Parts: sequence; structure tokens; C-alpha cells
Amino acid sequence: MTGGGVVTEPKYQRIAAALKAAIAEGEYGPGDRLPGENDLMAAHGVARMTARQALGVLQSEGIAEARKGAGVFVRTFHPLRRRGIQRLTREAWGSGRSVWSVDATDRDVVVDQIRVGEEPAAEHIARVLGLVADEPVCVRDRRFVLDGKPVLLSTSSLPAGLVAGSPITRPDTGPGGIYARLAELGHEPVHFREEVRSRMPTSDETARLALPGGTPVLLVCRTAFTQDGSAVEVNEMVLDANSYILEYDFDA
Amino acid sequence: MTGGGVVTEPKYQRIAAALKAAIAEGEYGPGDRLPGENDLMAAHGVARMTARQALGVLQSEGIAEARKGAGVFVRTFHPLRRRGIQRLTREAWGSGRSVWSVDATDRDVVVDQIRVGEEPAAEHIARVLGLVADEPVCVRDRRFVLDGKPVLLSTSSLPAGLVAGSPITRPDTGPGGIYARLAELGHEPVHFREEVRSRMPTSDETARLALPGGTPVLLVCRTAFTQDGSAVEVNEMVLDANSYILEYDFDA
DNA sequence: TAGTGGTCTAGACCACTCC
DNA sequence: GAGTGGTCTAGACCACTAA
Repeated sequence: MTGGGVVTEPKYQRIAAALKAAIAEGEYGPGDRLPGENDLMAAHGVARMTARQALGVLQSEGIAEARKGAGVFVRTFHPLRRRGIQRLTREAWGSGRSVWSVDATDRDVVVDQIRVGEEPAAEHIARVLGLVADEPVCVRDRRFVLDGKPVLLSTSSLPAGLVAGSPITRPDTGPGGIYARLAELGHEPVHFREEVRSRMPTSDETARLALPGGTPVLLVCRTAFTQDGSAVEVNEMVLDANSYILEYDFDA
Repeated sequence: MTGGGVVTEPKYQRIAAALKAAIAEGEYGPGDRLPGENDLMAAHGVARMTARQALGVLQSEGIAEARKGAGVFVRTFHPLRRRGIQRLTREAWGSGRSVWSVDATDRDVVVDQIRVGEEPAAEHIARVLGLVADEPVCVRDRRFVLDGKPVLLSTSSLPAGLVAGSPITRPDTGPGGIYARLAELGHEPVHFREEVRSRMPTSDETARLALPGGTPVLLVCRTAFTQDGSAVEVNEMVLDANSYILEYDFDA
């Protein structure tokens, strides 16, 4: 450095702030290329690592995204709207539509990385489902890809004894999805609880959702309850936070 | 680099992975100090910037937290549970309790940085409240601090004409909060919509919530509707994602 | 005061993208 | 092939924390 002024805000922060201001004023719009490391070195008279650090600020704040060999670009935000309550009404899953398609009409949805199997229940799952630890659960793990962009990872767990032999243990569960099948088995879900939190992704989540740096994930854990109050399914979802707005409507 | 093996994963990623593995195996627990830059340089034979980069990975993933002059420490996760639906039943706000206290019983809650005033409505607020752009709104901006830790920023906007002269325009709104006051004014909220998303914090949010690096924020935007379907309040909240789990309960 | 992380420099080689 | 970001080195001074 070393230099400088009075109490001196770090150079890289000043550069980052200047870039943010330029974006805010519309000088750079969504998708535009920002000044690169060489530009910033020349413009501000700093070393490469310092220019890098400035660009790193914007990336870690989710404002910009680096593409190897190409440049650093302003990011966009075009979220899906996911209605947490209306999507789970009986009409939605009783009428041959999958739950997913309720909020993604007319989009190119692909479900891949499907894995269906039986495993010993993790401790926190077993507790919610009222099972003994290590008791077997049917696990359905899937990835949802919308218009070529992976947006959601879903891991659904059900007591293995409850669903043995049903379509739930197969990749394709048929019209109406697993809730319709559960109803046919006499375990119709009538109540749901969704718990929502957010954190930075693990490296596995970063890879499976193809997340650029500075993108958090939303975690939605949904528990389905039958009329007698017992939990029959726990669905742990990982959502690209840049692709989703969750909506919950309810009366006072 | 230099060097290495076959397709060579970057050194800093290997070091970061080793640290994560050590944490996962319980070698370092919540609050423990991790090996510092000097330790990593010696242990792995790398330069300072490389060791820094490895520690930076853990920080940007929210796993660790650096304290100047002290070291890098494993972070903890002790969230509050915020019930989005039960907390807004009439019993909750009709009985002299503030909405906030419903989910933070027996905790040391302080509300500070209170700012109440009248402003021209932002475009997105005006649209929801059914106002003309720049029409005045009453804005209530507050920060909630729990046990000394700031956890939530709240900005509530109401049509200025609707609430003029009422306690809503003053810092202390009285028992039951603004929903009880709105009811007294003949604008009782009967329906709510909460929209939830997540992103990395702005620098202002980082400062006001005292967020360590690698912590996203949850954005909850709640709109309150009266019986005739008109929106009477928009409350934009910014939550420390490391301090909250949102819970929504509903029937099929 | 010794050690820590925060900032910064001035070089270097690499893989990748775009022309 | 020129330019980009990704990784890495080997030094440096600083402010801060803790003993």
C-alpha cells in the first residue's frame, strides 16, 4: 500500500464501490461486461491482486459473475414464483398434474439425476417420521432443470414399510405424484409444514446446481402429515436462491 | 504453480477440503480456532496468499469466521424459529402483545434505529398499495436486536392518508402493534402474503446486522390485505440467515 | 510484545474464450 | 494469438488481539 490518506478505506473497497455505483447508475446493465483486471490496474494504478480483490467483492455479493477467459459480467435476476400453499391443495395433486408443474407451466422442465432407493434413516429424519434411527426409509432424490438451468434438488424420505411395493418406490410415481399415491394407500396428507432457511451452498450443491460464486441456496424442508397427525413424508429441497421467490398466502 | 499431479486440483482447494474434513470429523468444533495462515504455510509448504485463499473458502461458505488479530474460528448455527402463520392470527395481535414478542418470548429484545416518517412511495411499493407513484407513505424503519445481536431490519410502509394522526405515525404504536391500530381505523387486515427470497447482503445490511462474511440474508416481504382485498401495509424485512428458520404451517 | 489476520506489490505460468 | 480470469510466489507494512 501503502498509502494514502487519513484513515484510508482499502483501495479494493473503493474500486468495488465505484463499480457498484456505475452499475447502479445504469452505466453497466444486466449481462454487460465490466472492466477487467487489466483495465482496473491501469485506471486505478494498483497491482493485479488488488484489482482482483475488487472484482471479488462484486462476485461474492452476487452482483457480478466471472467467466474464465471472457470477463466479469453483471448478473441478472429472473426468479420463478413458487406458491407454497396453493400448490399443495387437493385439486392440484388430485387432478393428474404433478406438484411441480403447478408452478412451471409452459416451461421446459426436465427431471434428471433420479435416484430411488432404500436407506437407513438419518437421525433427524427418523425423529420427524417417528421411526427408530437406522430404520429403513424410501428415498427419492431428484434434480429439476428448467430451460436448461438446474434450479432445485429434492430429497424425499418416506417410511419404507409404508410405501413398499407402491409406485412411490419407482422413479415414475404416476399422475398426481406421491401425494396421490399416499392417499390411495390410506395415508392422505392433509397438513403440511414448510421450514425455510438459507445458507451458502456446499461444493456438491454448487456443482449440481451450477451456481456461480456469491449465490446462496434456499433450503425448504416440507413435512406432510396425515389426519391422525403422523408425519408420512419429509422432503428436503435445495433451491438456487437466484431462481426463486417463495410465496405464502394465509388468513389472519 | 506449479505443480503437481495429474490434472491438479488447486492447492488452496485441497487445503480447504482438508480443513472441512477435519471439521466434519469433529477435530474442530463450533467456536474452535482453526490453524492460521502461518500454520497452513508451514504444514502445506505454500505461500501466504495461498493459505489465505484456503481460509477464504471456508469463510465464504459460512463455515468459518475470521477475527482480526485473533484467528479464524468455526462458526455456530443457533437459529430462531419464526412462525409465519400462527404469529399473525388475531389472537396474537389482538391481545396486547406485539407481533415480535410472539416468537421471542423470554429473550432480551431491543428495538433500535427507529425511524418513522413520511416519504414519497417507491415505485414497487406504490404499485402494491394501489397508490400513484410518489404519493406519500408512512414509513416505519426499525432494527431488532436479540440478546445483543442484531437479527432483523424491518421497513413497513402504509398509505399516509390512511394512518394520518394515528399512533402508527409515532414510534410507539401501543398494545397489539399497527395491526390492532389498523383494525381500530376500520382497516383490519384479514389476509397476508409473505414473499421470501435470499441473496448476499449489501454493505449497508452487512453493517447494520453485523454480519460476518459468507452470511446471506433472507428477505421477507409481507403484504397485509383488508376484507375488500386492498393492501394496507407492505413490510420489507431483512433477516440474518444464520439467525432464522421460517416456518409455515397449512392444510391441504 | 508477539502473533494474528487485512491489505498490497510485482512479478509468474496456466487454461480458457474469442476472434 | 491476444486477452481474459485462475492460481501461485515471496516478499512488505498495518491494525488489531491477547498474553
